[in-house]
Amino acid sequence: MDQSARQPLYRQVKEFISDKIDSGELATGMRIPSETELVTTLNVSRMTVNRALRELSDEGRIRRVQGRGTFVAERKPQSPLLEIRSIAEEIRARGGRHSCTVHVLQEEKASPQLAAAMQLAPYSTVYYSVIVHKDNDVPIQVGCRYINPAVAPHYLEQDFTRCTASEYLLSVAPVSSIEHVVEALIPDRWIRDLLQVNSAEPCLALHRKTWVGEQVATFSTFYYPGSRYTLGGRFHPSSLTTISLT
Amino acid sequence: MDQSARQPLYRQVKEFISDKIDSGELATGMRIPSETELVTTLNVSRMTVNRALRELSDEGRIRRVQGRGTFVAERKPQSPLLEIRSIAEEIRARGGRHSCTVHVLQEEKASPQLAAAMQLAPYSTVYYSVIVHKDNDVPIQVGCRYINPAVAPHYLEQDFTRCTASEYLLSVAPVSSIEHVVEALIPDRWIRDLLQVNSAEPCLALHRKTWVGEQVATFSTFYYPGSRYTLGGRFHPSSLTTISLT
DNA sequence: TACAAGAGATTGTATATACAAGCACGGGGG
DNA sequence: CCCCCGTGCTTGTATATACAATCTCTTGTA
Repeated sequence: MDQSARQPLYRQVKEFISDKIDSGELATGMRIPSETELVTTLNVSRMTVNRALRELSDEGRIRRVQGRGTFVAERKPQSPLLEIRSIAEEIRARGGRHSCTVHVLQEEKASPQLAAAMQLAPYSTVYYSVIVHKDNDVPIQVGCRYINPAVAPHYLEQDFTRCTASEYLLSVAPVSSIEHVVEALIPDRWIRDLLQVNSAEPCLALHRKTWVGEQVATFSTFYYPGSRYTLGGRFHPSSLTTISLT
Repeated sequence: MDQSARQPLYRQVKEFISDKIDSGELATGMRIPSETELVTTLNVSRMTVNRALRELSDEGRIRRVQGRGTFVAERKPQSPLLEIRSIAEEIRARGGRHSCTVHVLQEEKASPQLAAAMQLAPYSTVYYSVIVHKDNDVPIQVGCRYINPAVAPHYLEQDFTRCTASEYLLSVAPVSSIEHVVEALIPDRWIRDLLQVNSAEPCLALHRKTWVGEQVATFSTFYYPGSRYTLGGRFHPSSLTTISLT
């Protein structure tokens, strides 16, 4: 590595690894040389290699496992299109009077489609709950959540009157990865009734899937009344490094 | 700082600063004690403080200026709900045959609403273009973009046959911040014709506003046919530190 | 007054070192 | 055969140190 270059060393190391992944020399799942090996081949200190690998890991290019090594991440570096936080938090931030009600809390057999999405055997048992959020008595969000019993065996026994379902899930198991998909649609009749929208009013549906390790922990869909709610936010320059414009 | 705690030291330092910002003790724009000061008060090494501050900076909570100091970031730590990359990139990643056509490229007077959104005087001159993306001849996205002439005075003279409008804008001015809002709606007739959807089919509309400094540079809306396209992606654990579940 | 040079403070990067924590594997004892 | 434990490798964290780069402010000089 060239100490006198314009680029900092840790960045050069990042590019060195990144290029090898892009070129296919390091294929998906393959093991990347250990930090100590990189230290000798690249002739930089371990802390520099460590920082480079840590940032690549943060960016999702590689996966690091303490005690085993560093590997090229399974998924190709696909663009994360959406990053979504708690809708309840957002509402509170806007100063609304927020309430939330649990309408269903039960056990169910997973349909083949749902089972496939959750990587379970068809007709496996899953937990199911429907939660409605309101802002000043105006429905804002209807959430339908399926939970893998293996991850949260005592989910149904919890008291969610204070709407701490997600905090509970977080406390039970650390989420390792998450998927968000947004679509526009006309929801089913009973969802429309809960949202108080008519059948001509398009709604946003946000599907969220969470993983704990390699296991799908939850599969949820959140519906938003198109006439009353949108999803969005403004970003800081630091976030922009990963954004390219269309 | 408690060396024997469950949390790593750099995380404790992050929380220490973060809490002070949340509580208001460190108000927006205020100067945060320098690294060396924090070293003595918290009794940790400078590298630890450095890592904590660097990560807080990456997360947009603080702003660091070499030679001057560290300051609480201007915008409050509002949740970025959405992070969206190039749709064209996404299509290419899926291996589709991608084409894009510019349908309109002209100068226009901004309506009062648009002018307000772009922080311009009513009926100011803006540049306007409509771009349609297709995947194997199936319309995927219709983009309507308004450009502030002060930012890109030669926008209309560019050759966008290869669909490098966004690259051009990026080359002209560095985007300092960006806003994304997603909603579900039934688009106008001419948009529906371009997207080849009927009037009963809900579509996704993604509104994007970009800033260059304190100036609004572009205001765009992208439409997606609900029946053929969704927005989404899967995330890595590192992103999850800023995500709370609903 | 205007401008240049320099000192001091602050953040950015790089290194060497050390220990902790987690995983894999093999050897020994039951 | 199975289980426990130790050994070695790997990543995670923490420290002390050093120098570079950048900004501010003061001081000196024309």
